[in-house]
Amino acid sequence: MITHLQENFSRAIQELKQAGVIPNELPTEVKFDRPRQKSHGDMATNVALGLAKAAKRNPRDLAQLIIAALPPSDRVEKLEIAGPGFINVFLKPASQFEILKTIREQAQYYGNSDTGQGETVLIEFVSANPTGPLHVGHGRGAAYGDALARVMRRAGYSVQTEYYVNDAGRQMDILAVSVWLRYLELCGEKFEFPDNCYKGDYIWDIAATVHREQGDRYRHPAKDVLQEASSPDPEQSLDMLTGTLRSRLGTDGFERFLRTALNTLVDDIKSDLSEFRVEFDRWFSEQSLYDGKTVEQTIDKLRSADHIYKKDGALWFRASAFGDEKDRVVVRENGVPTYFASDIAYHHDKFTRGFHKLIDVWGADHHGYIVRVKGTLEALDHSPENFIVALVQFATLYRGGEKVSMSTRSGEFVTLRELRQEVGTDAARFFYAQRKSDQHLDFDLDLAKSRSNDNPVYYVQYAHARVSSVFRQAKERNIDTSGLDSANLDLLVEESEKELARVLSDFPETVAAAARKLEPHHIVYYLREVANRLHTYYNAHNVLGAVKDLRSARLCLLDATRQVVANGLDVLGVSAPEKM
RNA sequence: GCGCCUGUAGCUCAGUUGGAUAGAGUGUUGGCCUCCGAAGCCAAAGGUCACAGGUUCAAAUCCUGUCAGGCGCGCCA
Repeated sequence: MITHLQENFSRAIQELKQAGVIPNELPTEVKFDRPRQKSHGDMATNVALGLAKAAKRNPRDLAQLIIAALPPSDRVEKLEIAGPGFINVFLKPASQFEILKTIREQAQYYGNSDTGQGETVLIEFVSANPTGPLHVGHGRGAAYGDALARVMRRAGYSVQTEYYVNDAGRQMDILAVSVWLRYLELCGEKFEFPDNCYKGDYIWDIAATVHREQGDRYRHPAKDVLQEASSPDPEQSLDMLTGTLRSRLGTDGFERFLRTALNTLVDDIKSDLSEFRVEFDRWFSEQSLYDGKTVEQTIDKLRSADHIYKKDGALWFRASAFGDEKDRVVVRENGVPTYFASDIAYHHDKFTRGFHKLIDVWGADHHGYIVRVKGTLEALDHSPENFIVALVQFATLYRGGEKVSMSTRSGEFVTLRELRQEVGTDAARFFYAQRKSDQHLDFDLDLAKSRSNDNPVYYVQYAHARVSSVFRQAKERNIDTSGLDSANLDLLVEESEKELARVLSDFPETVAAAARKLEPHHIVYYLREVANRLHTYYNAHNVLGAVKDLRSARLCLLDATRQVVANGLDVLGVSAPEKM
């Protein structure tokens, strides 16, 4: 409908250009929006206001000329010039319900469009270090990233999703050491567990696995071990502990602890996300960038282009040449690459795989890192504007009106799994999706798990269940619902029917806009409106009790509504129940 | 100190990238089931869009400044 109007208005403007009324260099695109007030018609445009100055005419006169130049349309009832020069369009009733047939034809594909024109996009999200279970902060990133992928796919982008597994570097060493120390405790060694090791209970579980399979094979006197690695600097002593682990157990022993921990944790994260209805196309290993020499080659490439230099024994990237505050270390004095090094290689690799656009979903606390990475991409001759970072703020949980305190360091955080178990996947995903991702989110646990009318998740799901129920009722009453395609939609004359159909016709546009802006939260607000229109209508008018032809038309409307609600919930990864 | 983000109804937040009388949920008040699902609907009340300037036919939206809050400024990730 909108495109129909846009085409007609563009033609009118073309014509006025040829007539010399409007200068040629001005755009011919016409934007329509939905007026808040019914008296302003079904659609409205401000083109005349925008072009008036350049055309040296007053807006209302120009609007008049545009209307006069408009090709005839059988869908338009009348046109009005209003206010300072808006053109309000009133549509013929019949054309407003055409959409119902389209929806029922396209079914689960209704809302899809070719806005993205097949552009290849790689969305990387969550990517939490495999050093422990996911917490509620990661949950938000997961909900956002997945909804973004879904909405962009519907909008015609060619999307792939990826989880970057940080399975290399010092964090992994610390993980292996942590498991080994817990293992020693299981063997009966007594000592004080270091503060800077991972202390979560899951470390015990992993240690127990090794102990069960290998017995005391890797046992060494704790006293000797800790003495070997004693240093006034706890961080340094941790690194020394890594050295001890390697030298005493050999590469095989070290690998056993590391692999067991890594596999256990990655598997745990995978199943956690899967139960959260988040699936990735690929799990990308950081270590593979080292094994395949990608890190080395990428750094060499930067070095040969003089973007990297040596200072104080370390290798530095000239980030300041790309707008960063200072240059950044890529390889440490001790020869160990920083996280930044593999990140450069990773993003370079993403572009060389052929993706046109990269979207990274990061925690908002990493925003200082963006300029740096963008800089390396520019240095590697990629377009930095095709690298987009979507920042996700952390969520604060509330229970009983009180903030739930969380601290990653002490291991006292609420895990995503706990959240799912407490409120359920539907509520969790819906609540996460409700807010713009770069805004703080107050997550009210009591509200999310309440099975009451306060809960916004149920409000939308209820609309779906309610319509489903009508069709169940129809079946019980032996009402034939197979011929709805030929229903006479002219019988739909109620204002609330018109409004419901109109909202339904907005869905593709809403999806496209959400995808363009990387803001899936618009779907939540849209669904609330659809649900509200449905409930309002349903409350005021009887469907199954109406006479046959009217009943068919109304069932057609309800079925289309159900479809749109289901499609919208699908974008958010929330189920559309037939019964509640 | 510098950089990024935010300030909209009592509370939690939307606001289609500059449009017409700023919206929703929740809370408060009052109505609506003899009838397809009341987990619903309707109505009322609630606002100096932080503040002050500027840009123009038009500003919650854009530019400048002030105030307030959050985050970041490692050879951590």
